[in-house]
Amino acid sequence: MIEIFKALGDENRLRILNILKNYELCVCELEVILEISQSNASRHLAKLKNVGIITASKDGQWVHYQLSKKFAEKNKPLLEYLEAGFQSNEIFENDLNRYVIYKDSEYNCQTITNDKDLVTKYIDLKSGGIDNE
Amino acid sequence: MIEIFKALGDENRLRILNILKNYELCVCELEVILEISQSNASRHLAKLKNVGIITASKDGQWVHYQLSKKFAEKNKPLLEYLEAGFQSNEIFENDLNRYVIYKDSEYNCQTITNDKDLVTKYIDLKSGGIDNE
DNA sequence: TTAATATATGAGTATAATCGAATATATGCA
DNA sequence: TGCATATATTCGATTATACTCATATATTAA
Repeated sequence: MIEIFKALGDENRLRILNILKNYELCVCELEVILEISQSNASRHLAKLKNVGIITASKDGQWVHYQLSKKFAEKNKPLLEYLEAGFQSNEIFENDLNRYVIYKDSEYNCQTITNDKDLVTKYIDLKSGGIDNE
Repeated sequence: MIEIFKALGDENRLRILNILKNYELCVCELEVILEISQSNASRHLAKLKNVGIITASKDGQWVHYQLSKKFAEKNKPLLEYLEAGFQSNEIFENDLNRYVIYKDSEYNCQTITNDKDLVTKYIDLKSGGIDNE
C-alpha cells in the first residue's frame, strides 16, 4: 500500500494515470498530450508499472500503456477515489480534453514522429490557447 | 488529491493513521505504541493535520489526535482502501495489537510521563517479545 | 546489414523529504 | 511568579526523488 501511495504522490504520474484510466496510449502520445519529455514520461510510466497500477503491451517499436485491469478490479475503492479527484480538478480535466482533441483528429503516432510540433500546436489551439493558461 | 497521496506515502504516517482510524490518542501515547521519537511523531501528525486527514483537540497540556470525521465522510472510498490495506499487513496489525494492549492496561499518559520505559516494556512483553521480530 | 526510430536507462544535478538533537512555546501546578 | 511538562518547531545532516541530457537497446524497414 505504501508503494502505491508513493507512486500516486506525484503530479506527473497522476496526470498520466488520469489519461490511462480511460484510454490506452503509447509513450509518444503522452509526451505530446502532457507536454513532458520522453525520458520523463518513460520513467514515470515505469514507476506506475513497477507497482502494478498499469501494464504495457508492445506493438512493434511502440509500447502501449493501459490501466491494469487486475489492479482496478482488486482496488475498486481506490479507483473510485481517483475518479472523484480527477473530476474535480482543472489540470486533469484539461489533460483529458487535450487527449480527446488528439484522438478525434487525423493525427497518430506516425504524425507525431513526422512533426511533433504540428500536433502539439494543433492541440494547443483547439484546447483554447496555450496550455496552463 | 496530490497532497493527500503525498501525506499517505510514508510508513510512519500510515502507521499513525492506522491507529487514529479507530482510536483517539495523544502524542505521547503514539510515541510509545509506535516507538518513534517525540519530534518525529509531532511532525508526522502535523503533516496529516495540514492536509485535513486528522484533527487535533487540546486537553490541557495534552493534544489528542483523531481521524477527521469530515474527511472520512467525504472520502469514504479512500478510507475503505486504507482499511483493506491495513488489515492485510503485519506491521499495522501489530501496531493495533500494541495499542489494544496499552488501552486495556492500567497505564495512561501520566504513567508514560513517570516511566516511559516501563510502559514500553510492558507492551513489548505482552505483544510477544521485542517489536519487529 | 545499415539507418532510422521508440523506448529505456545511466550519470549528474537540483530539489525535497526525513530524522535526531536542540530549542521554543504553552500549559499546569507549587 | 517560577518550575516542570507536552507538544511544536528549528537546524543541520542524510537520504530519496525528479529532472535534463546523453547514451543504450530493440525494432522496423531499406
